[in-house]
Amino acid sequence: MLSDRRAGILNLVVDEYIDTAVPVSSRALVDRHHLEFSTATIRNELARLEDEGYITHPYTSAGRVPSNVGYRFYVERLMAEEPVTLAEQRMIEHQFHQASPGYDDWLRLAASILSAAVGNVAVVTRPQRRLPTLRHAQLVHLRPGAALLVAVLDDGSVRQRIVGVPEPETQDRLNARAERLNARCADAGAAALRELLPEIEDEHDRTLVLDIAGLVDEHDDDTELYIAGVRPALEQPEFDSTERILDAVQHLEAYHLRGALRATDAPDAGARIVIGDENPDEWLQEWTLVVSAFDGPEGATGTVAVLGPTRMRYGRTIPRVRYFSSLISDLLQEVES
Amino acid sequence: MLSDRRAGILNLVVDEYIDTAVPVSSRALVDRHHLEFSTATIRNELARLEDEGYITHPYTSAGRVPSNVGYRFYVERLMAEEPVTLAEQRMIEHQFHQASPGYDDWLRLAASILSAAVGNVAVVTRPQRRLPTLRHAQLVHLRPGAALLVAVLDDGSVRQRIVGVPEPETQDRLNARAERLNARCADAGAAALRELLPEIEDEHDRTLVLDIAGLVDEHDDDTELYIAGVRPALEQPEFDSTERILDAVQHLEAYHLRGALRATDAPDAGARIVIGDENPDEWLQEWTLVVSAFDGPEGATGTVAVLGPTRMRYGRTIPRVRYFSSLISDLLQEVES
DNA sequence: GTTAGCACTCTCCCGGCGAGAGTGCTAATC
DNA sequence: GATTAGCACTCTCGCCGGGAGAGTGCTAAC
Repeated sequence: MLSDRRAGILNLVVDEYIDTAVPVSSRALVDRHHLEFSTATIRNELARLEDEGYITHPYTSAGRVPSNVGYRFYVERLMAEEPVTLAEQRMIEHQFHQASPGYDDWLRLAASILSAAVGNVAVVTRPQRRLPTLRHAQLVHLRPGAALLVAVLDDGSVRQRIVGVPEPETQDRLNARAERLNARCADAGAAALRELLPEIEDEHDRTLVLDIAGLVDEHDDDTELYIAGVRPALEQPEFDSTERILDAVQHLEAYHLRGALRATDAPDAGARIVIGDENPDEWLQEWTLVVSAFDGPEGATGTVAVLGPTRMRYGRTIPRVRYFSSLISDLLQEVES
Repeated sequence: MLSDRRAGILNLVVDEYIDTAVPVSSRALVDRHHLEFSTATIRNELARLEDEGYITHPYTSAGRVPSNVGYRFYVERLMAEEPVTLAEQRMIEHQFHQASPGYDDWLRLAASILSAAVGNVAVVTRPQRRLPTLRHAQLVHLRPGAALLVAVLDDGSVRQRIVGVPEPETQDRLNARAERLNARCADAGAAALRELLPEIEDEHDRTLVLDIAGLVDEHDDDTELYIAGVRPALEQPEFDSTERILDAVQHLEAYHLRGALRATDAPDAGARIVIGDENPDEWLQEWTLVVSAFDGPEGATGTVAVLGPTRMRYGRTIPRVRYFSSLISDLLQEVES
């Protein structure tokens, strides 16, 4: 069990280490926080904290570094949150209202402002429904024999694919065909669309429905991602060797991040924090992920996340991720009404 | 004037340096290529090549390194091209035909295969017309008062935007409105659309036309980019310090690459090579860009490019960029017909 | 329970030094 | 006149040693 005093010391250790990135010594604690105990006493307590698994030693006689367990405890019990001040909120909102108002631009902007606010990588996903349904399909004539199939899904996303059509279709006939399909397929998910197939006599309609189902599905593992702040994250002292940087660069690509976010289900209010080896992904073992979900139109949900080394300013990052999550929800609400 | 012998030596120096990344010495040249002259003679020639500006010295007694002028001469006169063998072609085409056939997937795949073939960053842009025109607009009901405006352009790209519509519009009425707009606006570019404005009486139609014009325009500076191979490029010995890597990472983002590609007009057949300080962009001073254009549908054009340190395997890279450029043209042709 | 004191450990930085790789020049050779 | 051998000179790079400094852990005293 962690005595109050030891908890307090742990708090100081974590704060200090987050701040300086240097293993923290008993001396530093006593001096910088005017503790009423001697370094020897602190050393004893540090030794016990180490026994209990909250901190470690990089080598025999260096200062202490928080372990993942230590960070976890810190985040749950100790950390002082640094709330988003009103001034900061105003500044952020100002930036949004100055930019061109547009769904995608806003999300991109959100990633960039958030990353600047926390000094780490920020990721925002375009909101989407878990199982989207078709809202509207359209065929656009490209050239004899080929048309562009455009599917608008109920979460507001749009996907397209080039499809073959019977030779002499004109735009008018394509429109008619699309209307026929819409009457049948509107509001259907990918599964429902596939079940529809046997009922359709017209062979071309059948292939088209299959194509539409494909678009509705495909959407799922191709979420758009807005990433910002790779550089500031990689400038932190944990990335001192070129290999570390290269590994990080390689993994901070859309593909990997999508996987990491998918593996975490973000809570709607508040934020989920995944520290180091709590993370399933191999490459994230030394990273912390702070995720929160936000609401898009039509019950679709997106996620905001911050990604950084386990030594991260939790007290600053977490409130800001929460704030952005609700800010984006609000903004998207505005667009709709 | 460059004597034949000196040109030959320059060729060897560049080959050797590209291969080893180590400043090349007179000894290395004589030994590795069984030259019939002594190192002293070679040293004399190297000194003259240096006087003429083709090579330099990192410091007093190190081997020689090609200058930008040297690379330029090498590319234009000396370099032995390493053609894409039939076996290689077959392998590449195989990879394409195995993948799911789709415009975007193919471009993504092309970037990734090309980058693997040349060991540097590969960039492929989605083809677009310089001045695209509207092919078809569609309004999709989202909720009372809001609809999604979807514009299909003549280069096959699709853009959307959420727009306000008069309160009680149903999908049927939206369709009618869209038809009305299509009748008027089809095949018009952004400028033509704006000229149309005064003729339109209905106020909502007018805002919509303005929105459409916005979509047609916006498209221009937001080209989709497929980037691959950042890691292999950054593994090369020129990126030994962390700052160099960070600088490179920062610049190898879509935004900067778009700028770099825009600044270069790629020739339709063949490839343009921009070496080091021939490049207008500050950050590209130590990079070489090999670009080629390819044809998309409807007279749209895209670009394939390879980006790497000036010490790049030109003889290998250039033919491959050319090959991919024509390969992609062919593939996109196939999709259409 | 707290603390002073001390031995011990480990890192980090600096300077020096020698080996090695190359060049540039000069004088001899073909 | 071109080529070459020879040699002095320069600069880098890796290695080693050693000392300063920062911390700890332990013991014994308060």
